Amino acid sequence: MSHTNHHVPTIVIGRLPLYLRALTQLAVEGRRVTSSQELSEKLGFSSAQIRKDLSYFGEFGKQGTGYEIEFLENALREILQVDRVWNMALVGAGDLGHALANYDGFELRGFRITAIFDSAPAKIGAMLGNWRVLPMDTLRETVRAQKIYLAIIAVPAAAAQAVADELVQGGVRAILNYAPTTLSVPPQIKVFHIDPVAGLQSMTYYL
Amino acid sequence: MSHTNHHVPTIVIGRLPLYLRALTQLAVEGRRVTSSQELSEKLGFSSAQIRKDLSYFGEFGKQGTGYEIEFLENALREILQVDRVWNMALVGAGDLGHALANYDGFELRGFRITAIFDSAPAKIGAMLGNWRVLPMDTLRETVRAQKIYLAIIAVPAAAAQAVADELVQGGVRAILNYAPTTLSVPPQIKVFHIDPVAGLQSMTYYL
DNA sequence: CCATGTGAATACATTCACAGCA
DNA sequence: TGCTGTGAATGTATTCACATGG
Repeated sequence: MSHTNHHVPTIVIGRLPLYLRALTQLAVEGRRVTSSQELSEKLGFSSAQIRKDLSYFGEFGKQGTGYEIEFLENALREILQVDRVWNMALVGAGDLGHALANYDGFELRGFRITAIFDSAPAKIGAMLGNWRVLPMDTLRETVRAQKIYLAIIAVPAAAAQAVADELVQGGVRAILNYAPTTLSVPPQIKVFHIDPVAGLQSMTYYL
Repeated sequence: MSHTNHHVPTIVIGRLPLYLRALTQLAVEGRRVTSSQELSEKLGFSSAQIRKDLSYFGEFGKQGTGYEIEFLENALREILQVDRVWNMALVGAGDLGHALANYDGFELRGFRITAIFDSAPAKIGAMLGNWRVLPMDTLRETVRAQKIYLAIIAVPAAAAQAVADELVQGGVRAILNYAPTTLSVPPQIKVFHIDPVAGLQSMTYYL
């Protein structure tokens, strides 16, 4: 039975990449089969939750046996649409931008930076990895021309909203936001926010 | 009435830093008073949720008026224990480690890196910001001697678990983990995980 | 009036527990 | 037997809606 037309809670979607990550790790270790129990121990979710999450999308396991790792990996890649490589724009060529541009963990998991922008004259024209840093005022046209639908914002908080507006104008549909500020975007645009300090602050509460 | 002895859901704790961030932003803009309605629009949570979250800790607002920004800011800083500055160890002096060591957004929000470690002989002894990169085998003693309770892991996934084990041995009680792997730590140790690729993958699902 | 603080109602998420099948 | 997939039961979180008091 196909389940793919039911509405899937966003919280479930948020866990799928973690399942995928764990499966890839197991595959690299040469494993062929796993179980909801094993994934549970590796990830810290209950085995029932893992089974239920997967059941939104189909029946991937074999009773009495478990899940064939490579098969489930491929299924999750397809569900998450990372059975391809997405081009991304990176905005901000500071320290963080450098780290992101040099990060080799994107490619294997479905992503690739193919355009880098900054507003500082000193940085424009410099090479960052394989790419030349482009001026901000070419952003909108470039992402539109290159059909880039994903972008990373790695600029100071004060500049982030203007960058987001430009990205949206250029046709970008999802933004990974490293600036410590909430972005205001149209409802169809996805934003995933990374704020390490917020993470730290939610931990110091418990210390 | 004091509410601080009730159990507060972790999901609520996770939102407090975002409230604090928004309040600080308003304060910088020179604002003195705000409302759950205004914060709702800035942050994208419902106003009822914001009021309910805050009500776990006390009564901070004035009926008919709203919240005095500086007062609520200070209250949240105290609740989150960021009315002080926490020293942190940074493990990993690669590109990401550099970006973190140079990031000026920690200090104002309650954090400061005061010790940096790496295992690569080529990096040990080099200066990173104000600090000399120390060898991994001094980690445990150093964090213990300096009473460091927070650490950032910025090493490759394959090395992360061993680093976490050392940190825990040294007395670290909360870890900000940038390595794309789940860490196994004793239950009293807090871990906040940052995986940008997982964030991207949960967005491509919707594209 | 206006906006908070909060019980009650609703909506959502997780876990239980077991039928079903390799 | 062993482990999945899943309704039913439980547990959490969010929203509603209004009494309260500046």
